[in-house]
Amino acid sequence: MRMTRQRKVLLEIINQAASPLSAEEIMLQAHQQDPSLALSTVYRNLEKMLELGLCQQIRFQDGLARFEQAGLVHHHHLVCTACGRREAVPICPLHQIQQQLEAASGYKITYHEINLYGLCPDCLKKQVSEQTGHP
Amino acid sequence: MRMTRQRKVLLEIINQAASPLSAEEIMLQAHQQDPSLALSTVYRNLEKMLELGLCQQIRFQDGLARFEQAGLVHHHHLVCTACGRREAVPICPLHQIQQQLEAASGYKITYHEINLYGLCPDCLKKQVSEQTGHP
DNA sequence: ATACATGCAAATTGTTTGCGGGCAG
DNA sequence: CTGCCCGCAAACAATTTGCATGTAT
Repeated sequence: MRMTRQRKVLLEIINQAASPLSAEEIMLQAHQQDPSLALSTVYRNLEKMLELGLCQQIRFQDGLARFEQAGLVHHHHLVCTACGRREAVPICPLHQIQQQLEAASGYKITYHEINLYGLCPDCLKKQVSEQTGHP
Repeated sequence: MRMTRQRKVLLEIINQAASPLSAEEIMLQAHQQDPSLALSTVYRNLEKMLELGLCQQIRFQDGLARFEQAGLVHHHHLVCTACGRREAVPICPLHQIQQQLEAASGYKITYHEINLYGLCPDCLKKQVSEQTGHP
């Protein structure tokens, strides 16, 4: 892969990110370093980076494509349904039962994703204080 | 919810379906009974049915919104990456560890989804025979 | 009768593509 | 130099919305 200015910026953003980013979020961050970078460049490079295994694509319930660094420890995602905060969960309960699943279904399973949705600690606190009236 | 002709058709399609259907797939099926039914009607009613808890929305890696009957036994999905076949898996390894996850993350988890991807028995067979040359 | 649903067409949103010029190797 | 890459604009695809009309209650 040819190392263009734009690609360096994109790779850095993805590798620094604490959670998966959408194409638009990536472009906005990139604009701080290179305001002329086009959204189509973001998409084209994300596609290439997916092919090369440099990043991974995820979709939560909103259907937006989000991208994160590849090569991290196997993990899943926790999404706050109130504020949208997303974070990684390093726990996976599937490995232990994957063989059972394959045996039961006849499939050869190559990949899986687990998304958990709920309220993050902050939004949970807010919700409680709204109900009680004690902030 | 007012029981219109179109809604009866839509509900029946969703309740009969063996796997989650996209809006377009639902419309195509519906056209066999009511060729004038509009795609926007499908979307508007799916939205309403989601609010009322009459159906659930799912997204696999292609990002398309798919819909399935609500009120089924808790389950997850297995998707063949070759032919697109989708089926339900009645096994869930999360219930046992959900409390651990909540304790570790501080989230209140309200919902989760697990999608498994791989080759279905048929496509697995085809792939093997292609390699060996023995059909 | 009235409020809510529908069909149609147009608008939005996220993503992809075609093209002429630009830059990394 | 040369082929891949970029920015821009236009094309697409999925979904949403506005509006005039139709229909379940």
